[in-house]
Amino acid sequence: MGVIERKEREREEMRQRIMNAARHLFLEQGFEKTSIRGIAEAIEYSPATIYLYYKDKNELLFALHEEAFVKMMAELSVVINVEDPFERLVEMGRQYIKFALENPELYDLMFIMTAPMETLACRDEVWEDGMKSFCLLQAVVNQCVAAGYFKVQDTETASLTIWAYMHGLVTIYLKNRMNMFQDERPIERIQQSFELFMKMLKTSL
Amino acid sequence: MGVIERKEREREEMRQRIMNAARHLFLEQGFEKTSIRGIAEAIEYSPATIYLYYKDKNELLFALHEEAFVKMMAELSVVINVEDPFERLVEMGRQYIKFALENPELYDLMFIMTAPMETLACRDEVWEDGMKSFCLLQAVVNQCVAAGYFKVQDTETASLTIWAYMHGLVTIYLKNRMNMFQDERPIERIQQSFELFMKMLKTSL
DNA sequence: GTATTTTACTAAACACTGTTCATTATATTT
DNA sequence: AAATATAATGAACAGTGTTTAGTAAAATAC
Repeated sequence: MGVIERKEREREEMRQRIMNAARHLFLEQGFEKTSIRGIAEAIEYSPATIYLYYKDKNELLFALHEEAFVKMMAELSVVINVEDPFERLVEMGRQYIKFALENPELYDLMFIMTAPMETLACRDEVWEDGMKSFCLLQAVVNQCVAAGYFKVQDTETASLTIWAYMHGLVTIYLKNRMNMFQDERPIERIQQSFELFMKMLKTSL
Repeated sequence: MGVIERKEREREEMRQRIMNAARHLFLEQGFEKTSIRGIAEAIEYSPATIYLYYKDKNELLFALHEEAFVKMMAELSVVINVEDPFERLVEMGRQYIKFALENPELYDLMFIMTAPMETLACRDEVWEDGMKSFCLLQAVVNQCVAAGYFKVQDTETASLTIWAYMHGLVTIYLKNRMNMFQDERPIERIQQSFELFMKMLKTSL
C-alpha cells in the first residue's frame, strides 16, 4: 500500500502550492507587504495550515532565498561561454549587476535580509548557497591567475574583495543611497565605477 | 509676552525627550523591536502624542539617522591628523569599518534601511548627510591626487568605487553573510581584504 | 462493516504593530 | 469669569506572526 508515499507526495505538492503563492505575492508586492495571511488566502487555506508545512515565516523566506540562488547561478553560469578569463570575470560582474537590478526583492532576500540567515543559524547549518556562488567567483579569479592576468596569491581574499565591491555598488543603488547625486543617471554612475574597478583589477591584482 | 517662545521651547524639549527614548530603545534592543508604543511608554505619554511631534515612524527614524551621521562625521574627521594623504585615506577606511562594526544598528539606519529615505523622498529633499560624508571622502581622494598618489581624473567615480567597496565589505559582515566561511575569523578576513584593496588603490588608481 | 486511531485542517485567540480621530483636560486670551 | 486655543489621550481600525484547542476526514484495526 503506497499510502505513505502518496501522503509524502501530497505534502510536497502542498509545500509547492505555498511556495508558488509566496513567490508570486513576494515578487508582485514586495516582502514588506507579503503576509502569511495573504499567502493563505491565495491558496485558499487557513493561515494556520502554512505552519504545518513551514516552521515559520523565516523558513519560508529561506526557501525562497534558495530558489533565488538557483536562478542567479543559472544566469551567472553563462559566463563559461566567454573565452578570455578576464573578460569572463568582467561579464560575471555585469551579470551580477543585471541580476541585482532586475530582481531587487530577491537580491534583498539573498544578501541583505537577516531573516533567511536566522533559519540557517537555528538549524546550525552553513550558508551553502552563498558558498557555492562564492566558489563560482573564485574559480574565475583562479582562471585569471592561471592565464597570467592576476599574480595575487590569496584568491579567496581577492574574491571576497571583488564581491564586496560588487555587493556594495548594487546595494547603494537598491537602497536609494544614490539619490544623493541629484542627477537622473545613477545607472551611468554604476557603469563608470564598474569600469574603473575592473581596470584596477586588471592592472594591480 | 514670551508665551510663543516658551511654547516653541517646550515643543523642542518634547521632541528631544522622544528622541532620547527612541535612541535609547533603538540601541538597546534594535530597530525591529522598537515600537512607537514602547517609546511612548518610556516617556510616559500616550502613543498618539508622538504623532503630534513626528509625522510618522519614518520621520523619527530619519531624525535618528541624522544624529548617527553627526556621530560618524565626528569619528571620521580625526583623519585630518594624519599627515600623509594616502595614509589619511587608509585611516578613514579603518574608521569607517570601526564605526560600522561598533554601531551596526546605526549603520543599518544610515545606509541600508529604506525607511529614512522615504521621509526624504516625500519631502522632495536630497540626501544631504550622505552627500556631506561622500564629500569628505572625495576631498581625501583629491588630496591623494594632489600628492601624486593617484593619477585618476574622475575622483567622484573613484570615491564612489571606494565607498562601494567599504560599504559592501561591512554589509556582508553585518548581515551575517560571512558565516559561509565556517571558521571563526571573519574580522581577520575583513582586515585582509581591506589591506588588499588599499594596495590596489595605491598601485593603480 | 463498524470502531478506533491517526492525520489534516481551521476558528479563534494572543500579543503585538503603526496610525487616526473624537473627546477631554489644560492653558491662554478675551 | 467666559471663550478660545492648545495639548494629550482612550479607543478604535486594520493589520501582523504565531499558537492552540477542537473538528472533520481519512486510514487502520478489529
